[in-house]
Amino acid sequence: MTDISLEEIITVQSALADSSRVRIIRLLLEGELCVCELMRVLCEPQSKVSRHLGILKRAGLVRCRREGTWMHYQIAPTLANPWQAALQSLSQVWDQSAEIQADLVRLRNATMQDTGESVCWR
Amino acid sequence: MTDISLEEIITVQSALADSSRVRIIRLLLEGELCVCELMRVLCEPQSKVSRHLGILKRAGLVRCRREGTWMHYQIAPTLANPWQAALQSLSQVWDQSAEIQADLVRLRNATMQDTGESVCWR
DNA sequence: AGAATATATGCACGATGACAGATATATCCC
DNA sequence: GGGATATATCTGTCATCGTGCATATATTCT
Repeated sequence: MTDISLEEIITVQSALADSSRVRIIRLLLEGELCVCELMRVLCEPQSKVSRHLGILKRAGLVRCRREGTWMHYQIAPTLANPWQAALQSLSQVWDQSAEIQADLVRLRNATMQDTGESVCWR
Repeated sequence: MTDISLEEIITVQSALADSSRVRIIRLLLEGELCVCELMRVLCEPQSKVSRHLGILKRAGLVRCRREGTWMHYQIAPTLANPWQAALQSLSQVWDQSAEIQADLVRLRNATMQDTGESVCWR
């Protein structure tokens, strides 16, 4: 019953205390994405996206899978149930923000039928 | 529908990215408490408790009420519904930690019938 | 007014965190 | 092997954060 340390909890919650990382997690709740897709939707430079993904991974929130040169990220399927539920609850809050909604729109446009340069690029 | 800024969200989630503040929030989920009660249950010095309460207050998570020299804190009743739900979900995670459970035990001992020095003191 | 209690805040310092830009690593294709 | 693409990491810099200690503020009581 008492199997998680407060320190681990804070590691996860610190990972959720940054806007780039919240945006990433929210997008990954829609499904698996690779780094370059995240870059395009977030309109953020590669090193920034990759670094934040590393933090999320070390916190145990996401896992990655290599496919050729692409690295695909998803919400960790092994994530404990209470955390999954907490992410769902938090996403109810996040979805009330215009920035998050804009990301979701860009994501849908980008995945609809890859219209080339339909999403911003940096 | 899109009425919260991502910045506000991060302010709240940053407030939840510290162990002292998570412990405080968890205790306040049990009901209103004053600073000296928190000090005793957390076994933390006054300035530390007070400073963290200030951060939680500025984030909008708690509100306070003066009663004589005592300052009583509680989870902000005006807190938006999605946040209330998120706190409930998160507390499901928190409660799996031994540190949080120990706090809850000290809280119940302290409020049972004020047995004087039953809780630690620093 | 003065003493005692409860709480908040200013200051200094060490630790951590986010960032841009450059560079390193990994994979694929020729 | 070499070139191209995708991703990760290193480096230095600047800002923010958590903390202890001292001090300030607020309230009550005498």
